[in-house]
Amino acid sequence: MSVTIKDVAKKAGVSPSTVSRVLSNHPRISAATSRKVREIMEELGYHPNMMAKSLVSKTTKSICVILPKPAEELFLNLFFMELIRGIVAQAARSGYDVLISSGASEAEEVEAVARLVNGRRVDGAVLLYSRKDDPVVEFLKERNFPFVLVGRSERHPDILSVDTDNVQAAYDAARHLISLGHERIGFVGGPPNMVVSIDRMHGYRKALEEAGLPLRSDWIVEGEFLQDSGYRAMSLLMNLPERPSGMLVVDDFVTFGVIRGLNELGYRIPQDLSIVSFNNLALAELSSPPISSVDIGSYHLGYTASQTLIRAVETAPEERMPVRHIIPHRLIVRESSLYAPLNKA
Amino acid sequence: MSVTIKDVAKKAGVSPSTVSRVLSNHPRISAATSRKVREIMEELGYHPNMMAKSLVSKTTKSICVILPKPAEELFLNLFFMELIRGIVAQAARSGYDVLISSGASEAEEVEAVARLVNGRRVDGAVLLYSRKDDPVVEFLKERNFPFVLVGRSERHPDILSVDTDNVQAAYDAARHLISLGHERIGFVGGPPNMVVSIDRMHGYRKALEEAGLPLRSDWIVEGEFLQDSGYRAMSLLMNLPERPSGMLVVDDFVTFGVIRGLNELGYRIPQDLSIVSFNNLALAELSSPPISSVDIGSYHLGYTASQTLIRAVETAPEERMPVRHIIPHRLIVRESSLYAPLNKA
DNA sequence: ACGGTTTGTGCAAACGTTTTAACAAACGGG
DNA sequence: CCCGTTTGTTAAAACGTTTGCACAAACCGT
Repeated sequence: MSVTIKDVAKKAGVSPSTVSRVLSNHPRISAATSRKVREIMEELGYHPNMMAKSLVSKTTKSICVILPKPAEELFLNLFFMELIRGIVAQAARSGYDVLISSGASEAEEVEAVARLVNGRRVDGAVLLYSRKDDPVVEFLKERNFPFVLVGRSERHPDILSVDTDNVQAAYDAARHLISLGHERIGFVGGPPNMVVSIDRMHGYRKALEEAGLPLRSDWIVEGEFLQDSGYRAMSLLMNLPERPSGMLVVDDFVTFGVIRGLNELGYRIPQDLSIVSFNNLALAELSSPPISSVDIGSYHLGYTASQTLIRAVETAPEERMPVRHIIPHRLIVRESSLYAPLNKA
Repeated sequence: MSVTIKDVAKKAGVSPSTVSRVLSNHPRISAATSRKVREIMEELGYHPNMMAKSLVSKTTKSICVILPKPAEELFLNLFFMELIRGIVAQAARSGYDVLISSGASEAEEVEAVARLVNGRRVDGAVLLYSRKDDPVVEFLKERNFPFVLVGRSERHPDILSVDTDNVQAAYDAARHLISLGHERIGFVGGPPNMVVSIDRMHGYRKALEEAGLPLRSDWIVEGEFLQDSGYRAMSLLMNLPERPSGMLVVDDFVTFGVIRGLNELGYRIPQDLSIVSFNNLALAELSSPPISSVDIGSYHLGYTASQTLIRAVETAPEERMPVRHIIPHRLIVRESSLYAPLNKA
């Protein structure tokens, strides 16, 4: 059917082993044979069969990225796409292919990963964000299969991971509002079982406590990484007798909901409410008004994750060291955040 | 190292062949042996090695999706993510894995595909959109490797493809503006070498000609699938002595640029300019004002592409028939399009 | 009771590589 | 000129499956 190493060997008058060695640049191959064999390979249009290769080398030169269960909802897409672009770009550069895996339910998710891992279809995995006790983390860790987590695991600190310092990011965002004179600052958070939500909440609290500002529980709303979440949060918040003058919102998509809600209620941004958001998706810049947002370098995050993973895959298991990479973030100030109005309280 | 079919066979006191047959539900295996073998598999934690399987079956149970060269630019992400979600979901359902491939340059792109195809790493490919004479299409077609194109190939109509009827979609969008009374309608298009741009342009022309409206070349701007493209288009258009009252814009992202441009110039939407856009990304709804946009069912597009491809992969080459699936679109009217102002010209 | 069919299982080859061990030839130093 | 290296090549086993062929046992109709 298709041309194999044997065909090449026969035509070149050498053994298959020799051809294989030519392919892998074995030092003890004479220049003459090498040239000859390469010529024949070209002529016959030979291409190595990866499956055969994998079988003997026990290595697939591919990694998988595992999307969290409801990829349809969380972080809505744009964010993941950036991340994946980074992963794919880096992997390609190291000669790795990238497989995408996701499941409809949490059970399916583990099952899908199990298929890939047990079937030795991939050499490593990139796990995108995780819940508090993520079953996929448990699964991979137990099998000690190489993987890197984009995000942070509360239960397992001794893990390869690439993350944003979300506590600091939220702290910085809050400081920004504080430095603009805001004293009544609220927070629209994400799902309370996701580590990223938890961390951002901490940063928010820390900044407010440190500045001696009131932490009012009715100004803190938890929700999803969905537009609607922001919309609903506004209905609640803006009907309170005492309203915040500034707001941290856990994600740009959610912020869109916030803005929509405010518009409907007749409030203006940033005059009535200053907003700082996270992730700095393309949306943030395109919004009207453009949203101040903490850029967490999604592409970079993905790129580093891929790099870290592949490095791990290629070192002997006993020499692998758990590393935690922190990708720097930076606040991009746009029009959604402005000085606090003078009349306090 | 890890448990193989032989280990299971030995422990169960049968031959490897028998175990293999149990695995594939061969009809001539006694219920007793089957039960026994399965028990042992469970006990030993056996999982088939996909590489070995692939080697003999010459089938990998995976497909790849090929992103167009500058995925960073074209259609900006959201659109592709939806498509990919559809592809992955359907593939998973059929037991296939999905590999993502993309290259930095056009050459790299072909090379990346060649690696996957020649290395027999995937059984088929989904190609996302294509340029007028796409080298990847040529490559795959020549090798007659199973693939489906999301989009349309001008040069090769006899190909598996899944597409929107973009001519009709643009026609519908234009008709919408016309029915609102607009008589001066412009068009912000995409790259002129992409089939999708070409088709939408045709639909636009067709509707205007049919209605006897003027087709003014200074109201037609070609560009990229980028926000900036829309922004620049506005600078040009709105400074003309005669301005359109309605506008078709090839993509929601581009529309964001249009809106930004208009805002800066002090024009209002839809009062000064009605806009209808394409793709109906999450952005369209979130924009202010919300954008009227033609929904082309990206997820559905991906889902169908995957399904079509896998069906093709699983039928004998001689029985494969070129099919062209058209996914229905529909115009979602929002606030960006309104009745034309009464004072004409 | 006998031949023919059906049912259940095993043997061994095949898939396309890599790699270890062995070996022949060429080389080089005394 | 002989012996120990170095250099270039090969034969064969291994990786973990599937599958065609062969074969024994059980079954069935006459």
